[in-house]
Amino acid sequence: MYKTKHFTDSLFYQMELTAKYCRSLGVQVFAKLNFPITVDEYSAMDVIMLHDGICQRELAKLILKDRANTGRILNTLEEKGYIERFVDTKNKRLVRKMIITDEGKKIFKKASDILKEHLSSIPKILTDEEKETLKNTMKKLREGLKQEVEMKI
Amino acid sequence: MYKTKHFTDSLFYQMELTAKYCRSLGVQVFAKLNFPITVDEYSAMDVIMLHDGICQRELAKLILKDRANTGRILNTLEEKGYIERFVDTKNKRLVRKMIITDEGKKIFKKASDILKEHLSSIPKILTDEEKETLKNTMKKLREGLKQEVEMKI
DNA sequence: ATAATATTGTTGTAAATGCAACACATAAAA
DNA sequence: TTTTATGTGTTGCATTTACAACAATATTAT
Repeated sequence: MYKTKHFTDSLFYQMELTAKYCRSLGVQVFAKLNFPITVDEYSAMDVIMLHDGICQRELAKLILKDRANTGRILNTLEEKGYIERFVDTKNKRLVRKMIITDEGKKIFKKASDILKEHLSSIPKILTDEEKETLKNTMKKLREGLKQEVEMKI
Repeated sequence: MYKTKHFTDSLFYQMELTAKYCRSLGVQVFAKLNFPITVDEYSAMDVIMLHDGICQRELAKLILKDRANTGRILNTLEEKGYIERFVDTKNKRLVRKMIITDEGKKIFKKASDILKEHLSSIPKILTDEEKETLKNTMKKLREGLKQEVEMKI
């Protein structure tokens, strides 16, 4: 039929397949362990803690979700009492910033511990070296793709 | 704050970020070039051509979308006249199989040519060796994760 | 000063996705 | 034979997501 390389052999397509396994694993582990937060909420909290005084749009750019989506995730985190939002200024512009509440820190810590314990029970698939190489190459790919892809965030 | 490694540094999370760039690139290229099909429809056609006489559920397992989703993608491809579906048996069970129509092959070929030309204009981000290593490591990871993740397809 | 532009966040809406429930047919077990 | 389990596909629904439009404010240009 087609002598040329198939699209499904491409790096981009295989990246999508692999990411689906990773995402499914995350969702299933969070559900199985009865976490009070979703993977996305956990990731958002992780990024917020890593970047003190971050505003919503900066957070959106880091988690690669659009502003609407990011705002909604923060709404649920706020409703659950795990973050508090307040208005501040960045470059003389009004922005909404957020902090993790004590309750949020408690939940996050607990989730992290359970997660670590559970993940350690999963047999090692890649060597440390393979993992490092993989992460570095993906980072390089992301840096390059930033020039080509408009992310609209 | 947290001395331990952050979740956002993890392989799984970074895979998700990277896949988002890849997916956005694909969607944007398909839209920009005014293709009559989406990335998902194109991928599905590619897989169908690679696996002659494949049934819907087998296709679903390969593209990692659930049966409902896969059926809907095939509905739109059928409406557009790019595939034809027929009932057959597999292990004495009724299944729906599909073939690409002549019109479908024409569109696919045209899309492939335009795609190839367009992608060649994107500067090379990774070396061939990096790409091969990346694909191989991701494949190894997927094989390992298959044991851990229930995909419900 | 007024108008045009840009940044940040929210709301609305359509599309994509995942999952459970269902229908239907076959295989296996009682 | 009747019952139970399994495999395949569809429908319905709730969630997630992307994208456009909007509001509010600040910056820049005219």
